[in-house]
Amino acid sequence: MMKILLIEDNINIGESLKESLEKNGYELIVKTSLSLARKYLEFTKPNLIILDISLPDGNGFDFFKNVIKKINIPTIILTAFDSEEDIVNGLNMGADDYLTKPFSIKELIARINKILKINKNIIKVKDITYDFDKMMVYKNSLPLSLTPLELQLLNLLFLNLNHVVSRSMILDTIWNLTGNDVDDHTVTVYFNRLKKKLDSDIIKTLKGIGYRIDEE
Amino acid sequence: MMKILLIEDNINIGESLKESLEKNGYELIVKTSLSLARKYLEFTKPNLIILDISLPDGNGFDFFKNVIKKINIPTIILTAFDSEEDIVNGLNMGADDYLTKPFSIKELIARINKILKINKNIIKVKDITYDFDKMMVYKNSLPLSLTPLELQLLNLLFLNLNHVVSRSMILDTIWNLTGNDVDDHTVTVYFNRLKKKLDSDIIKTLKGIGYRIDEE
DNA sequence: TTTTTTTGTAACTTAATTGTAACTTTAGAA
DNA sequence: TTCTAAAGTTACAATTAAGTTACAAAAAAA
Repeated sequence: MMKILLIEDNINIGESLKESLEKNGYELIVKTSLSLARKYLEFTKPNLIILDISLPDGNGFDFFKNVIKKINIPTIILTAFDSEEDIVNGLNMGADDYLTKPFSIKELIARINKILKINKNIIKVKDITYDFDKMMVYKNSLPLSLTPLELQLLNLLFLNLNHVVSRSMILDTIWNLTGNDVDDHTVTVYFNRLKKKLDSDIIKTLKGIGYRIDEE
Repeated sequence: MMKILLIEDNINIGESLKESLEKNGYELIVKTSLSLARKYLEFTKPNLIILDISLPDGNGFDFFKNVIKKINIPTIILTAFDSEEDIVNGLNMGADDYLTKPFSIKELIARINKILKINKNIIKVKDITYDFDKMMVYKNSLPLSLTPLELQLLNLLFLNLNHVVSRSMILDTIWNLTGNDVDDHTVTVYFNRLKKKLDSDIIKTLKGIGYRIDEE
């Protein structure tokens, strides 16, 4: 069962949400302060967090930045802070959604459903499909057999979709080598093996800079 | 460059959005009716659609279900229909977000960014677009091919937007050379190659001082 | 063990990038 | 206006980065 953690000091909201969410198949845990929430998060990982901003022992924005971001749990900010600045700030911080009070429970549930369904663990670029969970690569739906290192390389590129990955970054993360005093020719050879196996031009070389895969 | 299609018959909204979105590195195409939008979508695939609901030739919800869902393009519904039922309906249909009018442009952009997973690392000056993530330069949305050094130079200029970059600064950061005892003529040659490739007057020469790119 | 696969290195090829030199133009000072 | 230093332009040879191929060492599988 999907667990949702509500961090909110207004007990009424907790009460009414609990019932509605449970009807929709969710389990709701309510914590009325940041310290209680922090304690809870030490030994449990909910699937989603609904976070109020003004709480008795601190500010929700800070909590989001310092605690939630690090454990990487989808979060909806739910607050009376309805200024444009707060909303934009919350969204740009990385919150998955931002709802202002008073709010519609049905809308909240619709937005929760949307976030929890967006578990986009499969990426398709041209004829290549990459499955993050399974660490599998398909070309036109047929599985490709890559060596462990090739897979790691490809994974790194897909994790950095639309971003250039430099050779030094690659050497650092895949080979745990630093600096440029290492034979980075190995990288070249690997990329060419990978490119040959994929037989697709999704990997772009940026001479002197690195490699990149672009979303379509 | 990311293309956003706005389907909206109120021309004022289109006008004001166009400017703000372009500042954020997006290209906005406006269609004032569903039939025009359908025609456009026949041969172009935008990265995102912003959809109004009440349109001269039909209902946006239907259009979303029958047309957009099939071609699978992220969509934000932007409408005056602010009833709980409409919002929930829109979200449950599969819209990626639902904003009600009147709306904040900044919030809309934050929500667009979130959907397109972009952290605004794109700068546009005149017809030149610079993408920090991809390390790519576009002229009128078409990619330009620059050499590594040319790219580094341009990067330096964009990092110092509105500020002069002196030749000694350039020699120092790009060539790792200090002082002025080096042949700084190389810099001149590079800037001219760069200027020629950009074929745009965004790079300003300040004789005896350096070079500069200005924001518009 | 043997066999197969994976990995790292080396040597070579190719194409693009880079630095320099020689010459021309321009902007601003006198 | 002329003069001069700075910047623009062009061309070319040297250099370099990436692509390619081949192969032996190391690791994993049979």
